Amino acid sequence: MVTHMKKVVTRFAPSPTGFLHIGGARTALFNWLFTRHHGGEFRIRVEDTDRARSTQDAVDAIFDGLNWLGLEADNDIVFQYANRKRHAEVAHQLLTEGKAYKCYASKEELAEMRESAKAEGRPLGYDGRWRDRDPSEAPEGVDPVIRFKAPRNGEIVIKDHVQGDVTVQNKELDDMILLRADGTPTYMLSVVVDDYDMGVTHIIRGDDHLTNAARQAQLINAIGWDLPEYAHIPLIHGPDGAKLSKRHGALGVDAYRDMGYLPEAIKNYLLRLGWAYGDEEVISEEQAIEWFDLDGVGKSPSRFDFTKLENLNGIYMRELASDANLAQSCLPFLEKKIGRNLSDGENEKLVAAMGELKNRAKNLIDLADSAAFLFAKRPLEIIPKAMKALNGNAKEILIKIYGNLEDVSDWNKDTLQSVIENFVESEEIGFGKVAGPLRAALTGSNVSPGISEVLAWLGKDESLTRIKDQT
RNA sequence: GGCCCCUUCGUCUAGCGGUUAGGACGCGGCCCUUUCACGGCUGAAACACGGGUUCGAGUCCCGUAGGGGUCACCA
Repeated sequence: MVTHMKKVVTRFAPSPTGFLHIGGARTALFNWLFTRHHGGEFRIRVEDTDRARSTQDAVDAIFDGLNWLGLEADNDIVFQYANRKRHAEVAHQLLTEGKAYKCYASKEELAEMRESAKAEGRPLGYDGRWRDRDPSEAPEGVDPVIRFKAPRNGEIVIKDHVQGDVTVQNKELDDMILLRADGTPTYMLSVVVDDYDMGVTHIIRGDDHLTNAARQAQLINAIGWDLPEYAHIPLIHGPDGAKLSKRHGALGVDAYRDMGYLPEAIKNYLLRLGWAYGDEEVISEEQAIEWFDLDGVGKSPSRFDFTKLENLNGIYMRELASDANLAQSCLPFLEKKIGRNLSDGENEKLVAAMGELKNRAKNLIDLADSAAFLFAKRPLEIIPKAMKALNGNAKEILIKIYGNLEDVSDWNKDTLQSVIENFVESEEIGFGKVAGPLRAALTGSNVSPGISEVLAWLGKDESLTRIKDQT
């Protein structure tokens, strides 16, 4: 939909009042993908004009999340508060041009206006009582705010790349505050000025900003600048259809990292939430960049589905990550679980086991759990479900197979497999009769990869002692 | 409450006037099998409702219902 030759510039503009939540991450991703697709520039602007609510911790958390997802800015980060003088200049310019005015309405008056507007079924908001009043009527000792003299008649049309043409009657919008009584700029002003100064061509943001777009467009028209392109993407809802809250998915991306999800999987999941390219589900970054555009974005809000994210994460783990990388990603979780660091040799063992282990895990925590037996201390703790396998004549079987295993000199998966198969045959029992007890003795669990793999990874000495522990 | 937006399987979605309404997750069954997974095959499952327009509507228009967003000296 880009018809001009101007280089595409987008921005992600979080306010540092909390962590980077999943909706913000998706907005950032869409902006990033859009610029990559069009060979443009992705910028980040921290909207920190609210000094009381902005924190350095939040700034750190947001960048931490963005970096983890691989969504870095192409240019300097802009901190909005630093531009406050410039914003105020624009407001004062508007004031001298008669496009803005000083307003002395008190908090009480404002509250009254809202109440009576509500009672009369009119849009809530400021009634413009200082719009044309003579400055000589100003009350003593009251610092005024500067309000924008918004058009009262006609309408404003936002040509949105996602929502289509959205028409808002000007009379629905009140005269918004540009500068607070203390002279600091508000969001509406700052956004407009910064977007212009940063050369932003495309504003891609959540559709909670849709009505803001109308106000901002009025302002931009009054100043005389060109309107940017808009794309307001639908919000992400929780599983119950209500706004995403902390109860379901509105966690910081760091929480997803802690839950053992891969950033690639999260990006893929987020991409497909509200955007589609035919029947494609698993989409690499290269493909995403090639395919992504605004016309693929849906207009309706979508619900966050952990199960699907989990499935996608599983696919990324077993099909798209190398065993070495996977082992590395898994390492912090594993070391936390076993309470110590792995040696180089153990690390090699972990990498070797990845190929089998990853088929059984949907996240890094599961993966670490399933690998823990490799590095567990003897005697193993046997989980209740595995105890069953040690009942009956299991001990006798373990003693017998111990003897056969003891004689194996070439300790590898294939020979071990045939040793067990021969044993099963000569004893005239099912494979499970020996695999079950062995699994319990070797892993402490009733679930594991194939028993010959387990034996091979553990090595001869460790395997034999673990078996002995149970006889 | 005013205004704006949305509505295809439970969920994410494909569809852009003519389809047996497709895919994915999840769910059921079967196969594979030493457990659990993975994998393969297969099944159930949707056009919110009501009017139009049209030879023909999931696709276009208008209502209704439901859902969401927004109305700060927050962003």
